[in-house]
Amino acid sequence: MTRELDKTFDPASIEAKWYDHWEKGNLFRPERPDAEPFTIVNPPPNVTGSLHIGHALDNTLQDIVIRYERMRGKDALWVVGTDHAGIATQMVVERQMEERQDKRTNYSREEFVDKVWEWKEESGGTITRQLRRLGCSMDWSREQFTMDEHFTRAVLKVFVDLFNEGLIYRDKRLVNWDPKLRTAISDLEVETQNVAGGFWHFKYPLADGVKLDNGQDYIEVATTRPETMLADMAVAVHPTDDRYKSVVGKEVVLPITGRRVKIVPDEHADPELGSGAVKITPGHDFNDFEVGKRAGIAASDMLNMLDADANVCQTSDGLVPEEYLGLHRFKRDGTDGARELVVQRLKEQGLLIPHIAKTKKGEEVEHDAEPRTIATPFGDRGGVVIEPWLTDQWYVNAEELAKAPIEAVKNGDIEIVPKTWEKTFFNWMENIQPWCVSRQLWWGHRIPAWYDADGQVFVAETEEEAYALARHSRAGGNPEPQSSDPAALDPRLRGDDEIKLERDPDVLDTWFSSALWPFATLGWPEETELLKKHYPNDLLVSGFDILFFWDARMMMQGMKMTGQVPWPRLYLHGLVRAADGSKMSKSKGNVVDPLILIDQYGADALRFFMAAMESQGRDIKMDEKRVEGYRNFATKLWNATRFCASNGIGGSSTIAAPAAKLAVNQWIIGEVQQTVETLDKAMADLRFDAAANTIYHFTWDRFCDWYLELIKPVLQGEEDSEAAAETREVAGWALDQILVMLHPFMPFVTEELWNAQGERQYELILAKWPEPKGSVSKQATDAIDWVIALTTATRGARNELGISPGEKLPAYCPAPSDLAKRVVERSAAAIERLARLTPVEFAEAPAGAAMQVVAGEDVFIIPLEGVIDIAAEKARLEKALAASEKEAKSLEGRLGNPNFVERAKPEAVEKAREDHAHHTAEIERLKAALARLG
RNA sequence: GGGCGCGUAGCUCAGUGGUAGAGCACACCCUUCACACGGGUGGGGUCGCAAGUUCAAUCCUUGCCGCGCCCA
Repeated sequence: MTRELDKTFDPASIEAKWYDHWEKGNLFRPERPDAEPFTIVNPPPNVTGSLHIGHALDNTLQDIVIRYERMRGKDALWVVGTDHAGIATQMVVERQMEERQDKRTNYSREEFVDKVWEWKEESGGTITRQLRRLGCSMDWSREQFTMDEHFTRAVLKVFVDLFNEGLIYRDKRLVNWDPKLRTAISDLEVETQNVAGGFWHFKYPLADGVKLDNGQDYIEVATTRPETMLADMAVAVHPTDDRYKSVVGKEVVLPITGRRVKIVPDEHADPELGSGAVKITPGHDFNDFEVGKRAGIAASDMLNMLDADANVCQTSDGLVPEEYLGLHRFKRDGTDGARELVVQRLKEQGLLIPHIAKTKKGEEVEHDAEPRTIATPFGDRGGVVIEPWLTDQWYVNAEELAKAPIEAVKNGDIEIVPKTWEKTFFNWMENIQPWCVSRQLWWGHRIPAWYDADGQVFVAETEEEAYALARHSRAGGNPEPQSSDPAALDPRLRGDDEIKLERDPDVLDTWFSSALWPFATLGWPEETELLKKHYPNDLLVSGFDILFFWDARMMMQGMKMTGQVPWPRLYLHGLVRAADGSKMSKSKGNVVDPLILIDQYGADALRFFMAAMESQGRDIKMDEKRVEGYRNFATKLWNATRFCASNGIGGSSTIAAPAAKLAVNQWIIGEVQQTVETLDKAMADLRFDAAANTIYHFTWDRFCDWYLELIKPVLQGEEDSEAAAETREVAGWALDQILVMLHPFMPFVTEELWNAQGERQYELILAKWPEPKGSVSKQATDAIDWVIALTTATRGARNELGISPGEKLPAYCPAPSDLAKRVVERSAAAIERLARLTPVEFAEAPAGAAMQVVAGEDVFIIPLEGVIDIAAEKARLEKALAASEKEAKSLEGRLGNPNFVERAKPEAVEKAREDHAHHTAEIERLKAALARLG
């Protein structure tokens, strides 16, 4: 039986109820062992995080797809879980400690990690609870965490395997060092920002009395980072630069340190820039590192003048004066650093070349530095300037791993939607740099590498295996023992001895582990049934901002470890922006909280907004009015259902359309068919906006505005009539189709209404996707289209003439078409109710003032003697006449152009002819109406 | 500097080689027995600018202007 519904839909009162019901009933992943699998893995949010508007978009889109596929009968699996988010989580916990005047280093590593786990257990569920409020139908029974035991095992295996293949290696080179977080980060985690800075010009005295050709006894160099001169190891000039040719190979004596360094030729020096000579600090600049290597300086010999906090430390040659030691690299918190002291000392020694600027008045003013905008690297987490720093780190040979994904995208094994991103993808993948994967953190997957006293490294999944490798190495003298399988090692070499191994203290980049998400969550490296069935996944949905961080790395790791693409399709969506188009950020205070929107408008409305706004390749601007509009839409549907319920229209019992004789019922069946078709097409193309708009317009404009109005006379006629019974059945079925088609977008309200409409065999979440197979005659659809045309025309005419919309008027149709005759005979009640015309006579109208409306080719005269404003009706007809004449003339012009008739597509010509005929007839009708008015 | 995208009604956005649509906003009418979070009707756009291709361009090509993002 149907259930009584309130007049206004209150989302809050039903959302929690249905979510619980679905989850407890295991309806997110019903047993469907024989069904075709469909799999999506959710981008694992940070375990520390809370739901923001971007998550709302990303997860809404995935939920729409997964609910759609589930309703289409597939074994739909949506993998969910959270990411340990190394840096972010450690930062959160450390910040909490700071608030209690505590710090990480007051604890042992184990103690600290335990505390992070405690915190994770305590508040790690925030975001997953919030995803439930959005209505996301993930498989919570298999919720994952990137530091789960089985996941960790997968991470270690990948590391060891890649190491054994030589695709992971340890190297001493410059890394992007975050001095605030005291860890290396990858190049992707560096954000370049333009910062106002300076360009200082120094004199570096030439050694041994050497002079330039112009007699100068110094070389001028310029720098944006004066402090690094404490670790300068060369001065470079362009090999073809005539000014310096004579001094190449000679030396300069560096001020302050007194270090003697060579003048080297290198194309890195740009003769056009400044003096053409550049100071070279290989230990603190990426370009200089390369110049240094070319000049024959080994990485191990490069001078380092900064510690992990970016404070000055003594260089290996011991030449940095005492007064610099311990200073920060530059001014911080109002305290001068090494940069300021270097400039001051050089100035005192007359070695600073001042910058001369002119004021507006033309006066010359001296400055220490030339003002400049400098592209400066910042750490995306810590927010401080990144220091290129020389350390030993672990690297992944990304270039090698990128090959297969590049090929996969090129040959179509992976489709990127929208396609425009492919170019960006290739550009990055084809220029990919070694990926630094070690992080100097405590929270994360500890690198499975052990060192013996000599620093030799043994990489294995367990400490025991590492020891075995070490013993084998010692016994066999094999310099690369780790390339052999530990299990195959000589068992005699196992056992106690004097080897002592130390494990690498570092952890892996979080993205290294999340790259395994599509398969490690399914049990890999075990050959589980789940893995066999659900890998490769079917689709990945992510924001374009993590295309490189995550998506590309899933491709690399997935293809390397499993030999298969992780998914054949990658859908990239944009950002959700603030209403003014700016990026949402906490610091700007323009963040919109999705949970507040859900409180205000309901999760269904927010979800529908996300879908309707998601056109490919564009960011979404927040528009709260629109969310409100979709809340109204939900209420509209609610009330339509209320109407149905109160008219004895309940849930349907068939997937196929019921048999229908009445034109209006056939018509709505036809409309459902078209809607399903359009919707399926949109979903296949991942056009979420088109899909949402299709179901929106069908529901509101077709079903509510026309169908329900058209059937009212039938329902209010004889209750037991065959026509009424058929109509109730078809209406119930059509409403069910709406609920099904809308469910992926608005799961809560549709589920509520589905159940309110009667006892059901299954919940809507598991309902079958529509497959209407009814037969619809053209006669029926023509008839309804004709009624709609007549109604619309009559309403418009009334409105313009100021005639009360409700007033019923008689109408005359002197020369009715067959269609008109049929419809007027059969649907007089509908015409009376909607067009408010009654009676309709097939006869000449009596003489006198009248208004004229047209439906199709049929002309209706509506006498209005005494009521009508003749001038107004004349004006209305004349306006229409002018419009038709203009159209007809333009079409005539086209049809009169032989080029058009001969060269245009035949359909276009035919269409033009039809339109022309239509307008010509319309002109005749309007002229006749005007004549009648006199 | 390289790459990508955007510029369509007041606002937010779809769209197509044949002469433009939605939601909101606006105006007018309607307290009609599902719904005022409603119903009806309507006004409003030289589709950034210029040239080209075409019988035909908002849609294709080129250039320019403006805005945004990514990379160096």
